[in-house]
Amino acid sequence: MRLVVAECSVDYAGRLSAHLPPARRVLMLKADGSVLVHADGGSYKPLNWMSPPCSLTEEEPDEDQAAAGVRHVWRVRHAKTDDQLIIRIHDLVIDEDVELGVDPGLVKDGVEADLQRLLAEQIDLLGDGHSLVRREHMTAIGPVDILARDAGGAAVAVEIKRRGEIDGVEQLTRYLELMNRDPHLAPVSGVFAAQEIKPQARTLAEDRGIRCLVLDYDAMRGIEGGPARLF
Amino acid sequence: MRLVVAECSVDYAGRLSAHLPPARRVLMLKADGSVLVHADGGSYKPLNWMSPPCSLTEEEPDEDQAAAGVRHVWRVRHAKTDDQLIIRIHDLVIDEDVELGVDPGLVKDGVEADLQRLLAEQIDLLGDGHSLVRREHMTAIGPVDILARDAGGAAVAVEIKRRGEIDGVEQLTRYLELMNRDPHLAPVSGVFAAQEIKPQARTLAEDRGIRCLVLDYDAMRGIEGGPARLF
DNA sequence: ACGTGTATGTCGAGA
DNA sequence: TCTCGACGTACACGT
Repeated sequence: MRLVVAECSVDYAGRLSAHLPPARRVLMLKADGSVLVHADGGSYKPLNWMSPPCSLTEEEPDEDQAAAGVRHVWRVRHAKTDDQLIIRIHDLVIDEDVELGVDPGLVKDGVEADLQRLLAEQIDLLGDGHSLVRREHMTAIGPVDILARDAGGAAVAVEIKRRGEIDGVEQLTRYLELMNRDPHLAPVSGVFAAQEIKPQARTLAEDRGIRCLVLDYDAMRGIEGGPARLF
Repeated sequence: MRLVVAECSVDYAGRLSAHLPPARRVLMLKADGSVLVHADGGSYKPLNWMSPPCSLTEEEPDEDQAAAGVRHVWRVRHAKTDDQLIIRIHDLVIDEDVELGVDPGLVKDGVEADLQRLLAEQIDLLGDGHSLVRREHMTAIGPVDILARDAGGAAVAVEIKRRGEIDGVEQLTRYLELMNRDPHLAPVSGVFAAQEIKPQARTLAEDRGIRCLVLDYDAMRGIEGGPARLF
């Protein structure tokens, strides 16, 4: 990786056009050709960037640019989409090459898959007498997270999200419409389960007769007796 | 900003838990306290990070850590959510402080707002004899991008996207359902307008009687006589 | 390669 | 402050 601090201006042309006026910024040029332009604020998103696959070429500044103090022009071209990033360097403050090697990568825990597994194991959170039919029940338009039966034996389709928003309700609605056309399954009721359910999503769900269920991940995990937190 | 290259391991605990095994990585410590951990690949997203507002504190490594070669322990705490990032430094390769100043910021052009403005100005792209009623027509569940009337005076609701996907069709469908219940407006027909419409979205839209309209941004802009591209 | 669903999404606008 | 929708979303996964 090449780490650069420079006075520079940047132009992007691709799905939109964007321009950065001259200022001092940090440039990261990664081994795969990708480039990140960072300022001293914002969060992890760069001000501007080019994602791989792409390639960087150095050009000579033309007369106008040279007169305006441009020392180097870097053109980064996306290999497939023709998106371009042009970086005009006025002043190089730091320019370091660093050898990083291949990263062993991130290990994650605690996403939707866990919620689904835990709810399948603790299926009575849906209500007394519920039983699991299966996880990832396939339908023509995709898999329903959990298919269960209630105490009376009626089918229950469960859509699980970490955060329940309006999209998830739409998704579950499509599944329910389809499943209710299947005489072997109908009538199918819906449960929208999430760690947190946004008011608009709850309103829409309940308006459509879909039950909302807020999941307490820590409690579900505690019951299961999972590994302790790292710190 | 502080730019660091270091052998380090990283742990995150917050909405999920995540761990990075020891390796050489680039750390960006921004002025607002936020931290980014980058490897030499991936795209602009860091392997791990903490977004502002947050604060960094340095701790002494305990005996076990010191024995394992840990020289420094940095703890980054989110001010509101208690998310934590712990960085254990085994080896500092580069450690530079850089003064960047406030960035003048990004200037954008060519997003959905432009499409909406241009279509409102060139409303006959919807068909001969169409007239604009208003942009951002409010309904109970949100604003419709454009409300127009066709040659016969019937209401037309337009949803505009840069890229037309299934979500946009669902959104327009909700608006149409609602608006068609209003006797002052009904019958309202729908137009789904985008620079590019995905086949599945087109199929769903047409199945629901919604017309699809592909917008040529460059042509619309050309007619308007906007500024030339930067390069 | 394309479509779908998730994300520690991030970011900006509006209430 | 919170909520919602857009994003150059990116990313993993299944077909």
